[in-house]
Amino acid sequence: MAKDNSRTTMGDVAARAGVSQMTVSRVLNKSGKTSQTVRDRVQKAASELGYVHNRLATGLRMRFSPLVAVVLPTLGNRVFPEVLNGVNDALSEAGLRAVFGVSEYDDAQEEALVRDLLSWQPRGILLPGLEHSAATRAAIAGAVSASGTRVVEVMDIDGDPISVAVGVAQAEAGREMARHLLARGHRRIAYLGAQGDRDRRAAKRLEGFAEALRAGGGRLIVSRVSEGPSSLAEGRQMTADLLSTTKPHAIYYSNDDLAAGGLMHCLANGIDVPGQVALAGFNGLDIADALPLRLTTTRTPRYQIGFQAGRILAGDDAGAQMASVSGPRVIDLGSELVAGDTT
Amino acid sequence: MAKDNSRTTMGDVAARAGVSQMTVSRVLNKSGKTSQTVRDRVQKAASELGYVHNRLATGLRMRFSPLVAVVLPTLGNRVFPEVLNGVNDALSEAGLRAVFGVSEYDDAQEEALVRDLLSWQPRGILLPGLEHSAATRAAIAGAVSASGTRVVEVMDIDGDPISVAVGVAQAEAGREMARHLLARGHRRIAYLGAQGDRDRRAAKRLEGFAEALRAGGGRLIVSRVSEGPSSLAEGRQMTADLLSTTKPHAIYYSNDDLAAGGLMHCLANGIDVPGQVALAGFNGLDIADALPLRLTTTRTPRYQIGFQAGRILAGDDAGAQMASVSGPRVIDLGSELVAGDTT
DNA sequence: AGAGCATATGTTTACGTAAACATAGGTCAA
DNA sequence: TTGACCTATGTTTACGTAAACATATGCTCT
Repeated sequence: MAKDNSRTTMGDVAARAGVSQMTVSRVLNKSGKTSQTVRDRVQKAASELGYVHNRLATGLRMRFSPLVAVVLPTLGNRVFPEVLNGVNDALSEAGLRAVFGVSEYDDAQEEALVRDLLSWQPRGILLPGLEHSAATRAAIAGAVSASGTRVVEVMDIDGDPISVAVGVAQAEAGREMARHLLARGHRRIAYLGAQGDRDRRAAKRLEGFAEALRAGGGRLIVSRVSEGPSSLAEGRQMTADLLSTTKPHAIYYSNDDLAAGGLMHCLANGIDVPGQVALAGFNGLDIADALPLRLTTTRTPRYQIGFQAGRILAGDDAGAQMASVSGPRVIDLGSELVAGDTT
Repeated sequence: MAKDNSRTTMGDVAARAGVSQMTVSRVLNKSGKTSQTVRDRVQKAASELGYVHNRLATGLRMRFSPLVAVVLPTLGNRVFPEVLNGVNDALSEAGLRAVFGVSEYDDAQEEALVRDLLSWQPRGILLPGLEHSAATRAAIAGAVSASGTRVVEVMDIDGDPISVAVGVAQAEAGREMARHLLARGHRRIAYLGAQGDRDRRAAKRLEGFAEALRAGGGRLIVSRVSEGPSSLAEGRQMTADLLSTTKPHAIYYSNDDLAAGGLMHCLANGIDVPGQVALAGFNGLDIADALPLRLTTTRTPRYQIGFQAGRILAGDDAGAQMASVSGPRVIDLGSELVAGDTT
């Protein structure tokens, strides 16, 4: 069992093994030269005492902790747990850990969060999107110049990254979907989104979408964005409201949750899809494929975005080297329009 | 901007403000007495230098870090991000942060993960479920006796917690669903699950379910559990396979993802639900409510479980006091059977 | 056999912070 | 006027680790 009260240190292990603390450090970190005899004795003493490495001390002694800061806009959307999963897998491979926080799509909260996370002296920080307040940028710039903190921005590549951006082209995804809907003969189109004007990536998609729509002779007849988070229920409700007053040829949703909710409304109310109204989402969640009608959507490599970002943050990625040498860098992981049964 | 190269410390701030490092500490932590003059000078110097508090040093100096370890079985299931969200909110209120890891429903991985997370000297650790390997228990016991680490196990309350368990009664939820299906006249019932035999909570539900089913004159005619993670697609596939050879009156799924997938199969293939086959899930995900037919399921308070666990781990919860005084303690947050349109 | 050197281990120190203890200067009562 | 007592600040130290430097032991080569 463990010691009476205070935690077991390398010193305790050293005493029991009859060596110096430094030798214990060498054995446990497999650094430097140690003899087999000493190694065995130290290992034995360590396990007998239930020694637990203290990473706080290591992190303090070394120039940075094996922590990476991860800022997420929300956990309420399937997308970000998937990104987080990718990040976590990449970090785990490198023996690092994530400390994360949620900004709720709010710049002020993001700012406070970034400051807080930086106090853990993370080796790197991951941020959603390319838009951040001046104060956030300043805080990050400070960490970068003081400790060489790595910075990766994920999801969006439409803009200037602080250092490296990993994601997909948002406006182009919107344009692509507009062209698809036009090709299917839809002209009068409605847009439904969520998170107010705080979801900048959705805004960029809409911008590209509207532009290509006009260019192709279509028209965005309505655009409604709810304030709250997106969900199936919200999508269903918004769709019901919309269709009660308007008859668009198609509805473009800011994501698959909303779109799937819209499809549910149509299925439950005998509205023919895509005959009476076509539906298109974004993200390519697995729900899009499992619905009675396969949802037309844009598939994004969320896990891969997280994983790649994690690799760069961990520093064992060639891309990271290049980034530091050649300045801001963009990694486009590509999205793919999946034409389903709903358009 | 920040200093040339090494990070700014309290000493640097102190030098610029013309006071001692300790005074800076007192001002920034609002501890001890300081004069308004000095406070202002220190604040000014700190912000001019872009000083960032070093929590690694604080954590080392104090007896534990403001970190809490969180073990999740997976991020691939809606349920756990929701729990994590609750934990994170509770911890944020208390100025704490979560370091998390994913065990993939695997005891050996959980063990390694727990060891790793404990090296951050967390104030507390959160674990999924009540079943853990002997080595995991030993590692935790060591941390508890050495540093008074708090331990909270979540989701399940059917068993003996290490210290505090926050969750719902799994077996009883299974029994309740069996009674519901029997009351609706279903007798020959199939069970479909995922994650092999590693999801212990699902196993407990099935046990209670089977028991109450027998007691009420029903019969569990098939029980199939896939090895991989649960998903809509998997549920759809498993349901298709099952119905191609068997005609149960009802299918009980280990969770709503699978159940929703099953419902999709039925909707897409014109199978009358619940006429030809009834479907029931577990968790009460929002998808259950948004489908064309509302899915019968058992609603669980996932965010609340996380939040409550977070409060206890943060230590600002009366329940935590009681727990330490009166030994193991169980907090039942209650589940609720929601009869939908599918049974 | 002695110089030279590799190998294994020990000693000192610093990382940044905050508790514990120390002290200068002022206030106030008798 | 003196000393007892605050109040605001400074000094020392320890938290647990690992880099840098120091040393002892034995081995190789001529």
